Amino acid sequence: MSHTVGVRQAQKQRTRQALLDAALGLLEEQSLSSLGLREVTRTVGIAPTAFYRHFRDLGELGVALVEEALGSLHAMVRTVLIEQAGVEAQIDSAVAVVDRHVREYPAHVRFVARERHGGVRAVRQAIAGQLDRFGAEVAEALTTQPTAQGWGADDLRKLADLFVDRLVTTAAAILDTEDAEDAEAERARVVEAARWQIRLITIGQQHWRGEAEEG
Amino acid sequence: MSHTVGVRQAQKQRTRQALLDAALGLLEEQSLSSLGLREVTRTVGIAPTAFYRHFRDLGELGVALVEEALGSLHAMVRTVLIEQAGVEAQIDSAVAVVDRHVREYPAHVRFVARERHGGVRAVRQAIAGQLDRFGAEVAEALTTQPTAQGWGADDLRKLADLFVDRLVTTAAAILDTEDAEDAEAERARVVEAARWQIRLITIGQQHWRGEAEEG
DNA sequence: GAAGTGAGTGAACAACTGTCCTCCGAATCG
DNA sequence: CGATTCGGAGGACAGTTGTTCACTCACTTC
Repeated sequence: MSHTVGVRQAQKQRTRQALLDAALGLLEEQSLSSLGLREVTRTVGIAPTAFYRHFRDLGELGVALVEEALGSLHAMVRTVLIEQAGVEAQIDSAVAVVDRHVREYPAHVRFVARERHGGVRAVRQAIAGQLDRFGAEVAEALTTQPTAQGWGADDLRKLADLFVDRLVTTAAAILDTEDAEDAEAERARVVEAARWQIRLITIGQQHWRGEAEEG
Repeated sequence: MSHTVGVRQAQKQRTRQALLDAALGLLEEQSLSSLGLREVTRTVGIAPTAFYRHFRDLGELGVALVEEALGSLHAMVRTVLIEQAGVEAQIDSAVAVVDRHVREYPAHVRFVARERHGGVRAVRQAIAGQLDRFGAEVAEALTTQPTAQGWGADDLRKLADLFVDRLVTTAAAILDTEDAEDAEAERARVVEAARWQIRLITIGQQHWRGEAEEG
């Protein structure tokens, strides 16, 4: 057991990761359906044919990128919603998580925003699946909230989707601020607007039952 | 004045429109940055070089498509918000407008959703500009509402952006239902969810001041 | 009715694409 | 230690791409 069981397999995963990184970099200024296989292998520094040892085509690479971009976020979102006590604290830290994630992995976020409705079906479906999971997880987290007692599962899911959509849109909006004149100020404005909007949604949530009973 | 002042100019605009239509069709299954100039001219049936008589490049064509897809919508949104009396009626008809527009011009909607965060900067900016206009128009329409009296312009704009984002997301979600098993049922579900969510936002709006004064 | 304009043509260009095939050589296995 | 697996190299293939240039010829203008 002294040898790290697989010098070969380790090297394979290293070039696989290099392919993913190179693709992600190139995708900052174009979309997946226009990305070339040779373009990717060229920046990695390997022969074009070597690509096929790792992915069937660029769509498969795209799906792997989706997993890399969104897969690790599930645990984070879950802990945020559970650990924080109080609605206000939850909103702040949820928005903060999004803000931080965009700052740390801007290329991943840009990729997801771009390919969510992009030209490659398999990638679209992968992203849709991940966002669907987010919706379900948030909905489940909401069931433990005191403000959501007595709510039906359907309504909780719609509310959760509203939150998730708001956060995704916020992430994309934060990215767009990079083009602005005073980027950091614009970014702060977007983040503050997101907090305000989510707060308003929670207020709607708190008064929902009363309104429903009146109608 | 018997001759329609410009047989030549009329023909030019006809092929220009043919280029836009052909591009829109091809863009149903790919994104703009992967669309080929020759691909477009081939489906129109003209020589590749004739393209340059109408657009400098495909980016310029994309910007024209944005105008075609979103430009006509401003008047419609405005009349919906003014003519309808009562919040509930406004929500219903706003969602109905979106639903109808997606049904009538699915390719245009798909194009906007795809290129909103797509790989061509000029097109992204054109879409962002149009959505910004929508936000401003909805905000202005809200100022005449009784429920918005006493609200600051900033808050009204954030609220308006929340509505606009919700409608844009809904349009994209409706498009995605085309892949579902029972497309029409899924579509109805998405539309109903949108109505529910917007209703919840308006409830938040109605109780906002009370909450703000408490804090 | 002659001169001029300009949308569309067609050939040619170098550069690029994805995929096939054969081969190499180092890590793995028995 | 010999046999085998397999990540990667390299050549070759037929297609495609955007852009150039000189051109035609129906329409417009004077």
